Amino acid sequence: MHTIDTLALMQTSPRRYHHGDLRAALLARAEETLREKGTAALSLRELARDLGVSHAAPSRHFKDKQALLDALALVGYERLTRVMAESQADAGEAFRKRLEAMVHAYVGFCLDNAVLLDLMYSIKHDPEASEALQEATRQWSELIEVLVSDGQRSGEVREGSIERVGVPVFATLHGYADLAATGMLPPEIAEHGLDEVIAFMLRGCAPDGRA
Amino acid sequence: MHTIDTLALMQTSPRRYHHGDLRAALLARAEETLREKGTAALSLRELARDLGVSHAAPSRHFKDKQALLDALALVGYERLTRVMAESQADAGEAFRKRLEAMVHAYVGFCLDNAVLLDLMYSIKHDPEASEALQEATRQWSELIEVLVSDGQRSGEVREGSIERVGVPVFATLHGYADLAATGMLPPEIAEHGLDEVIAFMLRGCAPDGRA
DNA sequence: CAGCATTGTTGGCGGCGCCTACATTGGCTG
DNA sequence: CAGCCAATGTAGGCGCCGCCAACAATGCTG
Repeated sequence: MHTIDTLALMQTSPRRYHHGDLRAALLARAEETLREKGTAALSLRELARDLGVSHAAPSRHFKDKQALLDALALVGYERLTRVMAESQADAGEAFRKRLEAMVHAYVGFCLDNAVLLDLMYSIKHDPEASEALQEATRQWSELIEVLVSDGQRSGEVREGSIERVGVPVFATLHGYADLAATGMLPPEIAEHGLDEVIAFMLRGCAPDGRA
Repeated sequence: MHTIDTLALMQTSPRRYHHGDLRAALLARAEETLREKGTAALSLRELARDLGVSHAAPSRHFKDKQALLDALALVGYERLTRVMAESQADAGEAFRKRLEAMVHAYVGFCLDNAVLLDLMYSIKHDPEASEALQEATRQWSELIEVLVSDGQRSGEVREGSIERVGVPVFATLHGYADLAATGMLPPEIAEHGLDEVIAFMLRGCAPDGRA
């Protein structure tokens, strides 16, 4: 992953024929634009102008606009997976704590990356999605599966297949994050309501007689 | 709402200078295109060609493309509210039955109108959304509030404010519908998993000691 | 250092959204 | 019922866009 260094280099060296790392620069600038003005307003030509290259230069790195959006979605999945994995790393053992950590990580990511998330979700179910993208989504869904099945092993979560137990949990998590990210839930309620949502999920997946 | 009659008329009368009901025809055709090729592929000029009018004719009815999308979203909200209201009309009294009916109605709508739903959600939180649109979303969220507070009155749902009880329920509902609609949940799992999700929600909002 | 794949440039094509000026229509009013 | 006017549709043009093909600079590799 190329980062600050690359960007600084780009800006200080005014005009080489070859840019250095145009691909990374395109992705970085595209994400900025996405945040500022939304997906619809993203234009390859404008991107090229911003970076001081010709209007056809981006095509050397992304065969068309969709390819750039796919690459952005992939970045998003990698970032999301990292954030969620980190949340589990230092959350202890208790299912409740781990669930809390994951919910906060996921909701936080969705709030910080709302537009990117749109991209990620609108692309993933395409059957011809790239291999890397499929792998990224797999790694990520696996984190939830591990959380749930660990909870089952320790008796904190009711028995049942992942489809039966994990799906409702993830649906709740995803639904809440989406409501918050799209602004359907006013921000002040969204922040305050997280604990209640976690309690709701815990009741929903607790073993019988242990509500 | 103008419907089949209008459309038939449009097709049989080949070329009047005035179309008759271009606005309704635009909305109808736009929704078709949306279903077939997605939001990004919707073009006012193509729409006009399809309907046999000049490329600038649509501007008489929608000041710009966004206005047409807004109108489509409004149609979507009206349709969703109707479907959900109908589900409550003949669902009996029991909270469980009413919740089941509403979940099926909502998920069914999302599966049938996935693209429209995208529009609806991407527009609603715009602070300058039209009055009609705001009213439409209000009517619809009210249906959920009524369901929950009725359940509280009859003792089937735990006490607490709508934010505390209704939001988790709605988040689960919405999340599941979204996962199913975007294809993240394979269709066969999506169909089969509904009952489990409903049970999850019932556990989540049951009064204490009544899981 | 010669050759070649990579990367960037220039120019052009058709389509788009939106604007302005103009044409036709049908309903309202005197 | 005549004439006028607002509503509706048309014609053309502007500047953007994505994509393509032909050409130019670069730097890696034998």
